[in-house]
Amino acid sequence: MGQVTVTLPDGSSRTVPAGTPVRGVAEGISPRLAKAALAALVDGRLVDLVHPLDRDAAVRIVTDSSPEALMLCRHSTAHLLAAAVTNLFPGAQCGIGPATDEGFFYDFVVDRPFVPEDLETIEKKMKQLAAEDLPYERQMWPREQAKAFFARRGEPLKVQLIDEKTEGQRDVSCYTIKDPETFVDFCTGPHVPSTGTLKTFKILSTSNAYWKGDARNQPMQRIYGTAFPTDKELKAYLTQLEEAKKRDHRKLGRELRLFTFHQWAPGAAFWLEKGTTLYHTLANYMRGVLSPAGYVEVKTPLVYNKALWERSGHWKHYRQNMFLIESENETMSVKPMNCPGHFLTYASETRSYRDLPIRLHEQTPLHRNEVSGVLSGLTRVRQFSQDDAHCFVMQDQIGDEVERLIRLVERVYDDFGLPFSAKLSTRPEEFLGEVATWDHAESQLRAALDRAGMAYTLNEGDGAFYGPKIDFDVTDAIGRKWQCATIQLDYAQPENFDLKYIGADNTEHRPVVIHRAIFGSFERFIAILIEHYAGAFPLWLAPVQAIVLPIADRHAAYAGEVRDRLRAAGLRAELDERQEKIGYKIREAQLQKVPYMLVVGDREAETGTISVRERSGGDKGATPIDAFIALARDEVETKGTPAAVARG
RNA sequence: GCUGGCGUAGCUCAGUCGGUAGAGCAGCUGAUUUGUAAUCAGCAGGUCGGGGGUUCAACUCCCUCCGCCAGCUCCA
Repeated sequence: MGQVTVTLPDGSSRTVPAGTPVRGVAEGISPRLAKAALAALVDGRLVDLVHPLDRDAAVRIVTDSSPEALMLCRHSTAHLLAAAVTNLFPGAQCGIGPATDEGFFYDFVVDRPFVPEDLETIEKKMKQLAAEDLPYERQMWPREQAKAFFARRGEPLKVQLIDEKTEGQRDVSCYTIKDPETFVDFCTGPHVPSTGTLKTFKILSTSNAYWKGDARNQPMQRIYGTAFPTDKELKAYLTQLEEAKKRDHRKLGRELRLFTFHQWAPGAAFWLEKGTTLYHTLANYMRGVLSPAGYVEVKTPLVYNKALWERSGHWKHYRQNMFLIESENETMSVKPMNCPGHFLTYASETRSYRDLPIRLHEQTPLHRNEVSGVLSGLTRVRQFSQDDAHCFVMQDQIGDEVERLIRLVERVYDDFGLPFSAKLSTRPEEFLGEVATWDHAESQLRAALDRAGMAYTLNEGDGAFYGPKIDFDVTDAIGRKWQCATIQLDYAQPENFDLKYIGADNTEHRPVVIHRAIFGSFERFIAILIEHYAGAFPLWLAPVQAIVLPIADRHAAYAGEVRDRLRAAGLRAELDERQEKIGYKIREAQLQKVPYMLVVGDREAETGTISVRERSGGDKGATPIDAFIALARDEVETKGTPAAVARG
């Protein structure tokens, strides 16, 4: 046996006998590292600690603090879950059990669905197996022998997986926990060395799934859980789940009286007074952003003859999501999108190259007949409005227009204190048009991103079939990502609708359409904002910006005067003149998350002041009314500091 | 659409073995005139999601439809 040289991350190297397991390298460095070691990266490939080093390689030991630890421990915990389930439910068949972004799951075929008590029992069993510190061991089994073993075990799904995934291989990789009797799974690994390192996991929920995610296949029961390398991370995650629950826009929407739903209008919100105020504030904000950017607002019909949808292709590709209306032997549809209406608008007169870009903005409602099972609060609805616009440009204007758009997106998200990231999606396998056109368009998008100084990730092949696109994800106050803005190039629809402009050469040319939205939909964006701010909207968005709270009846006249002056100054002010103690009124205003509570009593009435109480800062003392108005207007104007407000 | 869970007053929730429903908050009325997160008392409020069935009797058991929640799936 010869020697092999391993190179460590610090650049140093050492020599070990060929065939030494990577654990040996860790032991050679320090006993502490050997103890903390979970797996290793050998030439960039994640392997078990028992992996033998048979040639020179770069080696990095993976521990708790390595980025690879997360997926490693989740996957190993999924095995632990399966071990517990097969142990507790004899006859349970195992499906697949991958690690996910949030944790892990494992699918099982069982006689009856799991109930919450089952999950407790299962988690207890997992803790027990972890406490026993049983070794994970990789075994290479001859393929036929492995299939026979799983068949005997009553695991036909595993047999099927081996068949599909290891065709032509002699041996297949299986992992045992302790021994094949305790638990064995067909799996390429790697895994942590033993169950003892898996202490920080939590079983979360159960749900239905299908074998291979196909509803025609066998129904299975899925168990979700999560796991982290350290307890601190697990606790932080569970706290975040709690926090998300507290911020749930459905709960806050009711408590803050923003909107409601009724079973007779599934998937469509009833916007209450306060919600409507918020909605209009956003709509007008967007108008204020788009108008100076060269957009014009239009209103196009909500209902169109089927012929339009046949022309646009929606009839063929989107019909099952459209609400249909029969009228005088004609089939009509409520619009699910604005695009076709904008194309007809564009084509309503002859356009000159001098007019381009033409930017049509519209906020009218859209309806999409989403299947009932996917509806959810304001984030997945059947009726909504987009901050939609279509930019009609010449080929060589694409880069400029997209750059302007990127800057617009940036400006809008900054106003809400929402960090964001961009991704560029390029030509998919099936696409319309010429490769050269696509390449040209993609390079213009890249150049625009670069000119705007916008970092982005690349989603190769993820573009729409009619053109490449840039999508933007915002990250809310508790770290969740939401896709909102989109910029999509479209070469197909201008053809379908025979859109033209007259060029400088006095001949007809085809414009390019850019579909774009920044909020996405108002409904969804409001849901995101509610959760982002936890209902405590910054002043410029708050449905009620200030509430005047008189101490006693005798202050009612002065309090009314204060409210009227605030309203005259353009502030959304209310008056609480109920016969209640001041503490009661304050409590209510706090719960309604009103930014400013203005207490007025004898002292204030005499001096023409108000006592300002901030939602998050408490009593600020007596202030002249005009001074407060100036302050509040300034805060509205500058949009406050959303980050600070979100903490309040 | 599929699987599972859920649906009781405006809201949050009790309601045992089948004997036609309760609380707190909100609301209304009255008293109280209040100084920075809940004053007191009284009153009213329900086809127990809709429909059908079993039963002497159904919030309770069965069927069915609707809605909501979680997940799957879908997402031009």
